[in-house]
Amino acid sequence: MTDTDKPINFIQHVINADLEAGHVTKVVTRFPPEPNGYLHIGHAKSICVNFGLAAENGGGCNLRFDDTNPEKEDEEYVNAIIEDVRWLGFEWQGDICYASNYFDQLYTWAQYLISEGKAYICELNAEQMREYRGTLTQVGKNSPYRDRPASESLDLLEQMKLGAIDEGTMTLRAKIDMESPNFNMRDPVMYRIKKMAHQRTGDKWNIYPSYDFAHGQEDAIEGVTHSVCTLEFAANRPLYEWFVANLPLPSTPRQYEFGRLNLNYTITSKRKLKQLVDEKHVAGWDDPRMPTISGLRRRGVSASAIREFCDSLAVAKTDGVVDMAQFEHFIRDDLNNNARRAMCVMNPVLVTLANYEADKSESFTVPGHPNRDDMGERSLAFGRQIFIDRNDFSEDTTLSRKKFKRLVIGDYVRLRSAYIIRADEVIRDGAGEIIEIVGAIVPDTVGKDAPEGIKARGVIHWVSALESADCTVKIYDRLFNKAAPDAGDESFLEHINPESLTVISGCKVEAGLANATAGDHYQFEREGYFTRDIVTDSGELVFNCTIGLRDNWK
RNA sequence: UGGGGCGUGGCCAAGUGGUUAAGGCACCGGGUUUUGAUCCCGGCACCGGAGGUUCGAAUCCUCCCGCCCCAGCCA
Repeated sequence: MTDTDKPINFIQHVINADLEAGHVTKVVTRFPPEPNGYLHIGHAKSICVNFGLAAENGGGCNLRFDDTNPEKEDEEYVNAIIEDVRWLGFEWQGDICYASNYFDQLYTWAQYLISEGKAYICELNAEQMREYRGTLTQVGKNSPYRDRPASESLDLLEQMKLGAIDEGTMTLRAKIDMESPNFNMRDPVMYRIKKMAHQRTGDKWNIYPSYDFAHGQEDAIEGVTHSVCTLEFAANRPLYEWFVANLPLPSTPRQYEFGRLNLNYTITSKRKLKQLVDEKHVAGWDDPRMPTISGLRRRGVSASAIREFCDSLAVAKTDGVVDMAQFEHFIRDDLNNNARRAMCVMNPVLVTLANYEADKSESFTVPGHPNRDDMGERSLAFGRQIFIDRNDFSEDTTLSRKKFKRLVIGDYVRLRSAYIIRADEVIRDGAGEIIEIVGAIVPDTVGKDAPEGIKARGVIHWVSALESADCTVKIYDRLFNKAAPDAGDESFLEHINPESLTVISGCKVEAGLANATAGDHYQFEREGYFTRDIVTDSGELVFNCTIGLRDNWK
């Protein structure tokens, strides 16, 4: 993959200028998720941008958990996020960072701002604070507690910390400007009381810093030079800069915002994804239909496909909706190059080749991949009885060769990597259902062209009846049947596709895949890309369809 | 409505006064092919609108229109 002529984005332009001017010598970025859910495809873009910017400039990227709100956070999420970032192929600089590691420092800085007359303890409750904040057209008004003595605020803050004050009755606020046209500057809350244990600091704190009071300082402590986030934080930037300017920080980070990734036919809101899990609309965060990293992984999407897709996205300030087809292109492109080929008959019907001796069997050696010698070879068992897909057979002899390139009664078709065969008759059960096709091979056609006068209509896949493994295949369709499930008046739940999962049992896969490893990628020829699902206690052989092959015909 | 941000083909986008207006996805033709896949070739825009500045504008100015974000003690 060469990206030599890939245009450079606006953040790289800024970095280039900073490097040139000597403002920074080493570029440091960070990926700062709150551990309140699993990572999804939207985060993947952010991860690629942040780690990518650091790597391309010889710098480093931190993985930092923004765990400032114990109410929503959980260690399960921390572990899942670490696993996902690693799986995506990224390595962070140094140890994993946590906002909670800086709680003491943050507290000291809060005291500093109070003593500087730039912060105060406010006793307005949530509702009153909203009233005092003003509206889009009206400026806010000062809190009656705004000018209380610093010593009093200092004492009250200490009591809040110790747990002596009731939740919701007091907050620490920055004293900025209640008349600012930017709401974030109207004396924002720096600390709120939450008498709740934190997954990492335990019962030590009864107050927790807000995002705004924590983020820039976290960046500064870690020496982050370019704090890259998504567009919705643009309005927080002035506040970010205010804290950076008014606190004695060890470095001066700068914030830049780019457009987050939106994909059609899916949602990328942790809250809603969590709802899908909690309300059991899907089997879990790693359900193969989920746009989560873990879901995509279980679905069979490779990390490199996700990376290539993210790299194809622009880092810009427009907020568009990327077509799912673009993601699918990169999924297929990667799998086409890297997935071993195999054959799986999903809707099997028995074919008996009457002119093939009953006791005879052969083994054909075929490439693991059509143009990748490094993928070696595999062997296919062949015998008198094989399975082909019911959809690859028709009794309608009027079907044109162009329209139906498969097996038709009385006509020839090529078995992929094997003989050309002919269908002669069908055997039905009591209900009239075809249970067997009787035909014949055309001798000496393995690896050779058809003899004069015989023309195969096409090539179909097959599997030996004697030597094949039974398996179950799960086919997935989009989780939502509306391009923008989030838009409109109805809930996104109204647009869940009731047919997003199809389970097909009784499939026959070539014997070599009986012990496939979960996570290995295969192309089932003429069908699509598949991966073995997480192996359960029953050990059942289940393949998840990652994505079908393209088909433009008909 | 106050503030911030954005508008280039169906979608994502390069472009920073002089280009035949990159590229990818999608789509439409055609070729190769023991996967109706892959691969290969070809096709596919006057830049939200209206004025203006200029020899020359997607790029500069003015006005207008549209979309997104901000009124959590969420991040």
